[in-house]
Amino acid sequence: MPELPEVETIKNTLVDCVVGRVIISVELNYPALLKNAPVDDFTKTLEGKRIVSVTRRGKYLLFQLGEKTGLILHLRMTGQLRYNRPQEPFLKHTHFVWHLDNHMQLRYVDVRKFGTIFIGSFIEAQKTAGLERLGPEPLSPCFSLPYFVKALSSSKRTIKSLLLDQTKVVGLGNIYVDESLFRAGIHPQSPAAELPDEQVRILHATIRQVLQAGIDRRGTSMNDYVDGLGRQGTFQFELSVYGREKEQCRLCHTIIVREVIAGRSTHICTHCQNRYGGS
DNA sequence: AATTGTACCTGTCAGC
DNA sequence: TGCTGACAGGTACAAT
Repeated sequence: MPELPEVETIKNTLVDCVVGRVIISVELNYPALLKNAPVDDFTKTLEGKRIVSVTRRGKYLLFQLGEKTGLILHLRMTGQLRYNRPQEPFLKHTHFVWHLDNHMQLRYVDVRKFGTIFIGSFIEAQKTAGLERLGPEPLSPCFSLPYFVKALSSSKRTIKSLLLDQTKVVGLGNIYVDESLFRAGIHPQSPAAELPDEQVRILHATIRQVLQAGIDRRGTSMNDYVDGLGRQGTFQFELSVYGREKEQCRLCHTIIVREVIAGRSTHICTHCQNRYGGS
């Protein structure tokens, strides 16, 4: 579910409502969520701590708790964080609850239970969660055109596979990759190294534009995604190819097709998207 | 090194 | 209506 625009939107809602709050008590209903510490640690580590900051790195959410404690959360496919009043009914699949000092609750809901949590010192938790291996933030200056050119030219993979690789650039998932490649006019099966320079330049700019548009629309609510206050995003109404199999391309009216590329369901307008290089 | 398959889970939807 | 199988936005790991 959540890719960069969704996680960014969740983070922004949480910054507004939980930063500065103290965690009074904690309930953990699904201990397997916790990847690097026993249940007791989760409770003992969090209780009494102030939420100093909530930030995002790639698709991860980072909570700084107290002076030096960190909690790193990845929502994977169906994770949701919800800021609730205590009297609001509990959704099925609620796996943890933080009781905050303003009598509100932060609840984690995850139907498929793929979400992961790491806790420890702020620095150590980031290492354990694997954040060191992540590539640059696509909306930061680190994601420069020269960097992107180099990342593509040194790869034998398809462009779709490369864009999904979080060590090359973070934050893109299936939806935003398909949308970016459509808008850049590139067939997802094109070998990354064989894209013409001009196409690489266009794709680089397009990735930023699509992600920024996703953030501006507060994310894509195709299925489960809602922000920290339970609100849907609206980018699903602006999708060109993702989820539009058998519908007409908005530009040329060609029927959008879906095929498996890089092991993922991939949506393509074969008229608007050129296949560069390779077979 | 890169790709493919598998695993982690539950819900939904298409097809029979 | 009910059953079954395919499939779902992510990532890690093993095998090839």
